[in-house]
Amino acid sequence: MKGEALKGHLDLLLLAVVREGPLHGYAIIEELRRRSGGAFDLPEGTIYPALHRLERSKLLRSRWQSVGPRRRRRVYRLTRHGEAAFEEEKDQWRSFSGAMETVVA
Amino acid sequence: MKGEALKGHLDLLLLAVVREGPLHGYAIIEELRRRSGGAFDLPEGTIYPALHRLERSKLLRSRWQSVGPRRRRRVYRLTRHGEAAFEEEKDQWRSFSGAMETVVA
DNA sequence: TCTTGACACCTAGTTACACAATGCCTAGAA
DNA sequence: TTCTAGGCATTGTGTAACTAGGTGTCAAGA
Repeated sequence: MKGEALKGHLDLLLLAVVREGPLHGYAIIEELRRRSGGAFDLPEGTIYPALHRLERSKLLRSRWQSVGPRRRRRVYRLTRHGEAAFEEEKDQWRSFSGAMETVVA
Repeated sequence: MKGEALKGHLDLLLLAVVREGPLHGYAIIEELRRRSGGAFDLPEGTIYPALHRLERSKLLRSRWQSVGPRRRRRVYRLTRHGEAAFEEEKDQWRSFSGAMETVVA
């Protein structure tokens, strides 16, 4: 998958995945890879800042979950805002990709 | 249309439009607006640098055309390289948008 | 005549953002 | 013990679209 293709669409992907149920960062990466059939194989350096950004803008909420005695992970879930944003971004994606198709076709 | 949505896909749009026949910058903007039903209404500051970039990388070629006594426009046409790049970028777009759909759906 | 708006091109600076590189720590397997 | 994978994080960088200007031609109308 080419580098910059994602730009501006990563948030939608993250919202889509987290929407199915609370997940931590690492699991989000795996789920994204799985669901896309390997097309989206994103490095942590892409995911974590994006998750922080989404949390800052209240579309995601996180809490620490401990796993084992000392280990923690940050589990993200969608907020109500996030749910709405997902729907909206999905619509925007659809109209964008529709427009792309009419031009490219 | 949201800001960063285009990122990484502008080249494909430009190649697609110029491919139908030689066009100058201004006409490309109009054609893009027309073909997309208004969705892509791009400022000159986006188009011209992109055209220059595509010409530098040999996907487009340009020549000056005079229109009227003093007026000039730069007319772009696709090179063979550009034709190949178009096909390739189109494939990449299709697989990208397919992957997006499977994740978002 | 003067202005307005369409036509036509150009560029410097800013910003957003994905990504590469790297590091730290834990836990279980070899 | 050492290695590997899991898990989280930060920093720096490059790309590229956009903002905000600028130059100039030309026709129509006030």
